This record gives sequence, C-alpha cells and structure tokens, in this order.
Amino acid sequence: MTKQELPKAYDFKSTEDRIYAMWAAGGYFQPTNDPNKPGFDPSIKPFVISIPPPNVTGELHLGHAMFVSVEDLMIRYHRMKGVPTLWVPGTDHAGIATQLMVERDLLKTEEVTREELGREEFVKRTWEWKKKYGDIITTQIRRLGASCDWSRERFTLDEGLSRAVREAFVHLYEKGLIYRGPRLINWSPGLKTAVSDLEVEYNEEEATMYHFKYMIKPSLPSPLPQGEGEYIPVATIRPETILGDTAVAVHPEDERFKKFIGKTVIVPILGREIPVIADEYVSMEFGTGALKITPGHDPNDYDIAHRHGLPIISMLDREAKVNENGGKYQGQDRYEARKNLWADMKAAGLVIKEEKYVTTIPRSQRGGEIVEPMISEQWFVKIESLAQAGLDAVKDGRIKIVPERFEKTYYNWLENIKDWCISRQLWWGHRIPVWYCPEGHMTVTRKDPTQCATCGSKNIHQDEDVLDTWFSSGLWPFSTLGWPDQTPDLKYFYPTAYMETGYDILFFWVARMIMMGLEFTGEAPFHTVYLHGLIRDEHARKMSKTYGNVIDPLIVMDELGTDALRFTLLVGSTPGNDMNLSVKRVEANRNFANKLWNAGRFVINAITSLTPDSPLPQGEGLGVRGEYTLADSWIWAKLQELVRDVERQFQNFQYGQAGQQIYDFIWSDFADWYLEIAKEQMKNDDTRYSTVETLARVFDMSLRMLHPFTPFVTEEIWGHLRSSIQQSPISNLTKDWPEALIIAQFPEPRDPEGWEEAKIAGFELIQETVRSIRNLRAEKGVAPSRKIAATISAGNKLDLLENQKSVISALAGLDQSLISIFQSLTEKPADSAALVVGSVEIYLPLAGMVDLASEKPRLEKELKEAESHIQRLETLLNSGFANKAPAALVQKERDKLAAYRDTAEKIKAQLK
RNA sequence: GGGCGCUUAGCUCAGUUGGUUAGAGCACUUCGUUUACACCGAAGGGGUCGGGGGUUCGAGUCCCUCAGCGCCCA
Repeated sequence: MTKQELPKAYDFKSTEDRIYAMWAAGGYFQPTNDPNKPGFDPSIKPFVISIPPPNVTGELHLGHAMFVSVEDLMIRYHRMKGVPTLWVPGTDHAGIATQLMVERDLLKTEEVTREELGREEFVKRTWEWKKKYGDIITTQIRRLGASCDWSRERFTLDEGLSRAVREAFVHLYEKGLIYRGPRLINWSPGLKTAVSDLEVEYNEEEATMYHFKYMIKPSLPSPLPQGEGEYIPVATIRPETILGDTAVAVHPEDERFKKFIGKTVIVPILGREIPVIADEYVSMEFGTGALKITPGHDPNDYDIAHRHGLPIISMLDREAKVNENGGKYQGQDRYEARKNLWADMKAAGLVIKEEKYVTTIPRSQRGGEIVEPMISEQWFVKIESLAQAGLDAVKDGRIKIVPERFEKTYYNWLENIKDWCISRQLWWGHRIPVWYCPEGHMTVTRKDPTQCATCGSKNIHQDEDVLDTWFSSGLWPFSTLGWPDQTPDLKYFYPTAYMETGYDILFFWVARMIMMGLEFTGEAPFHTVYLHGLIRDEHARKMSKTYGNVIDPLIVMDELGTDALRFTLLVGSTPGNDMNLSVKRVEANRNFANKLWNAGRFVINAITSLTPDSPLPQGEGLGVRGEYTLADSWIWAKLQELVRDVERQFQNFQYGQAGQQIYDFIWSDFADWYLEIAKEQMKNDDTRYSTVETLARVFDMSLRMLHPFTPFVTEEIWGHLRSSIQQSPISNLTKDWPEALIIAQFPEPRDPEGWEEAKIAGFELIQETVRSIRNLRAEKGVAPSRKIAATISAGNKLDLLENQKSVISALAGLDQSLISIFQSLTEKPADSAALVVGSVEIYLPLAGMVDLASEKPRLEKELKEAESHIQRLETLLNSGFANKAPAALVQKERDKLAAYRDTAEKIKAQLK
C-alpha cells in the first residue's frame, strides 16, 4: 500500500472487524503447542487463563470490558513471548438471573407463569432463550479483541460440564461432605428459593424498634386485667416473629431480670407459655436487656435454642405468609401480620413504645427484597476441610494473590466460613442428582438410575432442586478442559496460570474454585490470582440505571474505538483499586491511537521514499554503529531502557505503568523529537539509510510492546510497516518477522552496552538548548516562521554543538548559515539576548525585534533560580548526604551543582 | 466491633526494593496551519503530595497517630 492509500486519520471502524477476522482465520488464538495435534511437546510449559464466564444472556458492561482487556493483555504478552498460550472462553447459565429474565418475558408476551407452563416446558423455553441470546455476549467480547480460543468455548450447562457437576456432587456425597437437612437458611420469598450467605447483603436502614411487655405468668390465677402485673420489657424490629418465640433470654448477671430466670412468660395474643432463660449472649446494655428468642427465624436465636434445647417453631411459609403456627394471623403476609399483631397487642395493653432505629437489614442481592431466615430442608457442603485446604494453598505460596492485601481478606473469610447451602428452588440449572423412593431411600449416582439403590423400587423421583450456579462455576478451570476425564487438554493445560477477575467475587468464585480444584484435582487450579477493581463513573459514583450514569462500553467503542477503551481501562487503573472512568480519558487515548497511526504513516513514507538508486551510505551501512547520529543513538538507548522497564513492570503486574511508559516514549521521545530530527537527517545522503532503518526498527519494537494494550491499531499499522519494508531496499530488516504482529516476538530486554549514558546526556543538552531558544522566542514574540541567527559559546561542548548544528537550527528555528559556534568568545555579541544552558551560552541577535532592555530582569530571574539551586545543593552536599548516600548519587548532585555554578557565573557576566 | 483501601495541580488519576525542590490526561493562557498527525505542534501558568509526630544523610513513598470518604466482614 502506498502513502496515498493510508488515510490521514486512523479509521478504527473499517479496521477492527477485519483485523479480528484475520486473526481468527490465521488460527492465532489456538495454542501453538496443542496436545491434540501432531508434534506436541509436553515439556513446554503453557500459559493458560480460563475466562470468568459471563452470564450467557447478559449484555456487555464495563466489568466485562475490564477483565477482557486485562486478560487479553496477559495472553497476548505471553503469546508474543513465544509461550504456548490458551485462553478458554465460555459462559455461565446464571440460574436466578436467567430464570428471572425468561419468567419476565413469558409474563409479558404470553401472560403465563412458569408454574402454569410446567417445569419441562419452562426449561425448554429457557434453552430456546439461551440459543437466541446466548451469542450476544460472546460476540461483544470478540469486539473487544479477545484472543481466546473459541474452538474450546464452553457453557456451564453443556453436556460435559454437567457431567463434571454430577461427578463433583457424587464425589462429595460419597465422601460425606454433602448432607441434607433442615437448617436455618436465608430464604428469598419473592424468588421462593434459598440463597447462600454470600447472596445476602446487609445495609443500614431506618427501621422501627417495637418495645413491648412479656408478661410473667402469675403463680396463681390472677384477677389483674391484661397488661398489668410483672413483665419483662422486650424490643424487636420484627414483632410478627413473636408468633414463633420459644423463650425470653436475659443475662444471668442482670439484676433487673435475675429473679425471672426459670419462670414462665406468656406469648402475646397466642397465650403460649415459654420459659425465661439465662444466656451470656444477651447484652445487658443493648435494647431493653432482654431478648426474645425466635429460633425458627433468627440465626443467633437458633444457636441459643440449640444450647438450651428449646423447641423451634417456623411461623412463615415459602411466600413469607404466616402459617398454621400463627393462630389467627395464618395466611397473612409477614408485614400485614406485623401490623395486625401489633395493633392487637396495643389493644391488650402490651405495648410500651415504638421508636425509630437504624439497623442492618438483610436483602437479597438479586431483587433487593428482605430475606427471611427460615428453617428449611436444603443441601449443604460441609466446608471445613475444603476451606482448610484452600487456606493452606495460599498460605504456603502455591497460590499468590495480587494485590497481596487480599490474601488477608481471603484468610478471614475462610477462617470463619459456614457450610455452603447449595440447593436452590429453581428450574434452570443442574438438577441435584439424588433420587428418592417411597421408602425414603436416597439414590445418589453419576448416571440416572432406574431403581432405588437400596430397595430396588422402580418408583423413584429426582430431587426437585437445582444446584447453586457457583457450584458449577467452582469447577470451571478444570471442567472446561474435560474433567472428570483425563483429556489431553486437562493433562497439558491444567493447572492454569492466572485467574484474573474482580475482587468482588473473591469469595463467590475464586475461593470456591480453589477449594474445589484442590479437592477434585489435588492441585491448585491456578498459581496466581490477579484482582482488578470495580469501575465507577468519573466522580466515583457507582454506575446505576437510576442515576443514569452508566457508561455503555459498546457506545464508547462505537465512538472512540476499542483500542482507546482498552488502553484507558488498562492504563488508568491499579490492581485491586476501583477506577473512575471518564470518557474524556478515552477520547485522549483515541487521540493516541491516531498519533500512533500518523507516526506510522510518516515512517512508512520514509521507507517508501528509499529507492534502490538512492545513494547507499559508505561501507556496509546497516547496523554499523558508527553510522548513527546522536539522535539515532539516543532514541535507540531510550528504547532499550523502555524495553527493560516494560519487562520489569509486566513481571510485577504493573500493566498500567508499562502502558504509560510506552505511551510517553512513543509520543514524547519518538514522535516529538526523533521524527522531527529524522526529517532533517533524511535530507542528507549519508544519514538517510540509517535514519530510515532506525525509524523502522524503533517503530516496530514500539508496536510490539504496545500490541497487548491496543491490538487493532498496532496490528493494522504494523502490517503496512512490514509490507513497505519488504518492498524497500532495507527489506532484510523483516527477514525474521512473522506474517502478523499478534505472533511477533515481544522485545527482550538487554543489558546496556556502556555507550548509552553519554549519548543520552549529549542529546539532553541539545534538547535543553532547543527548548531554551524556543522559550525565549515564544516569550519575546518572535514569529515562528522567522529564522534567526545565533552565536554560541560552547566551551567543551564545541564538538557536540558543531555536530548538532543542523538539528538545533531545524528544531529551534535558526538559520543554519547564520550560526557561529566558538569554544569561547572574547567579547559578547552586541544587541543580543543571551541564554545560558550550563556551560553553553547562546546569543540571539534580536535587536530591532525585541526590547533588549527587558532582558535584564529576565536574566536576573534566571540567576536567582540558579542561585537557589546552588544554595540547596551546597547545603545538601555539606550534610550527611555526601558520605552516607551512594557515591554515584552524590556525584550526580555534584555535577548538577557545577552546572548551576557555571550557569550562574555566565549569567552574572551577562549582567555586567 | 474487626479488617482493608483512598485522601497528590481546578477535575480524573499515575507515581513498588525511600534517592533529591513531584508526573499524565482534561481544563486554562499565548502563539502557530513547516507535505505524519488540529484526534496536531510550540511555549506557559497551576501542587507546603489530608493534618500532626517519628525513623533516616534523605519521606508522596516506611512507622505511629488523628480526621474525612469508601469498601468488606461480623
């Protein structure tokens, strides 16, 4: 493609799809060392990530964009390092979320409930829904440039993974780690299912505290009217649970209530008689100092009831309506019963007072309704031994969590973990592989049974419940590779390498994967957990539809391009910390993509301009250091420095820092300085080839380093770069380049060769010189187009400046034919403004253009600044710094001091 | 109640073995259309790095403490 064909601005719209299709067609997403293909070498260690499977019917949001960006970066980096790389994609059936979605749709379109439809039909409809919408999310993930191996895509409900779930359940059951029983669980009345502890959120809310009297049963029948006589004051925020009370507890040392211990109190309205018990759990200071005990509907009360052998009464049904134990309130909704009971108690003279009270209210993570603790028959995983193994794996370093502080969070959770309630009263999910016969025997098998394993009865039916979705996602890293079969994929790619996800699902998912991985495979499923933060809006607010501050990544990509979004997410965030995303930032990175594009156009034009009959440089040319200019050496040295830095940052998971440094190098060093100088150097036959070669090599390596961050624009421009070089006289440069950047070698760091420091210092002096001339021109209002003369007193920098004369004049707007450089001047040029850069003095004859009288204050200001530096450095060097700090560092400061002294002296001379 | 994070330029954020009067993007001021780029270039203004104390030759960076905001767990 020639230069006319490259548009002036990078057009991501016409690029992204095409490039993605090219990668996919090239097979680059597949691992290079595949155990299912000939030539496989099992001794090479692969790099593997399993994707956090998004909800199969979900839509792309910034959380997805974040993990795809980070994981694709990790994958592309390793792929370019030549490591066989596998990123396993897939989706999650997301039990509750998907079921709700389908139910809502059925209600809207057909006005039927799932109950009306029946289980079989409903599940069929849900599969249809999944088929219809299931590709949306994976298509959107492709748009982000995700280089996952789609040939290995999995779904948590597909046949293989269902078998894995079955195996896992039966394995745990046979080991005695799964049990069923009535326990106090969190019940979601709206969804009519149990949820796990993790799926309940606690928020501070304003509620009402109801104070009332628990009447002491008189020893003899009493003539007193209701509400009079001895009582214990009790307070509750859920008065309806009075119907389920089985005791009133007080602290054994409480002087107020001690005398009542062992007596009987009467449940309001119901008239049931229950004991007053003593338990140290009761806080004497809190509330009234006495506690009503409702073991059927409160976890703490449940524990107390067990300690004291109290009966447990359930007074709510699955819809949170009062059941037969609630007397006349039976059939009433929990809130209705609360109102009515309280009114009746008021009438009976049992009410003391009501007051506003702020407390934590448990709400369902899904749907937000208030969750009711209830006794229910559910399946549980006995978690203790699994948790211990999970703890050990992190404690002994088999798994490392980045950032490290989350290890503490992880420990804390696992050390206090409770058994995991895994059954859900849903229809969409893995049905529990347990069958019952009329005798009550349970049959738990890997294959669907035809008869009861105990009595042989053919009359069996399967448990109605399904498993918690996280039960299947806990198996994800190995189930996706074929477990429980020992497939070639499982043998080679497992354990995986990194687990990258948001810190919000450390418990939900990461901890469970670790526990299950250790239990079922005997190995940690990954050696590194990398946690990213959550994305908020630019003012740190949570994104929510009600706020209207949701940023849709699809729209951002439409408007600014995928690369811009990815770069923003990667560079603007720090591991484990939340990120406030601003569209302005994405826009700036869209500009960066365009900058890169145009730098590329320049480089390609330069290459194209080389014709075979362009004069070749002296000698062999290419690669001979002696041919290179100061700028060539400088940019090369800076590039090598960058390669070393980037490598270090990647090793330390400092991706943002790495990206920022690449950005700075490309924009500030390469584009702002080197390209401008290259324009001059290409005018000269002696330096043209080496300049173009340097442009090509530096730009190539920059693209390689940037590729994991912004894969599309880099791939596109690199393709043009490669073909332009191949058609040029420097075509041998590309002899070991592959056909696509995605599989090109990532630059390897090398040690400095020793010459770099001097070249960098020399170039920086030139930069300083140029900047100070530009500064003066801008300050004095010299028209940019006006080429001016200069007289320079260079001291020991004579050779350097003489050598860089054309660079300085080109960049600072000087007339090269009117520059005179001397080692020193016997007298300073008349009618000139003077600039001092260390030991170098520059005189610009500006008489007639500017007011030279205003020069004095300017120089005085500069002198003052130099003197303040001198003073600071003198103090520093006279302190303990001089003998305690590293010698090189002290020398550096000494050099600085010398330079400032030089400057100050020169300015003083000017002022005379 | 326990734990963790954040507090750096007007705004949003970088700044990891402590190294010398702090960086970016956006916004702002001035100038500029030189054939890579106005999605641009040049020059510039703007910060006692939340407060206090300590360790050290040296602290945005380590320690203690206080304050505000946020998150997790109970």
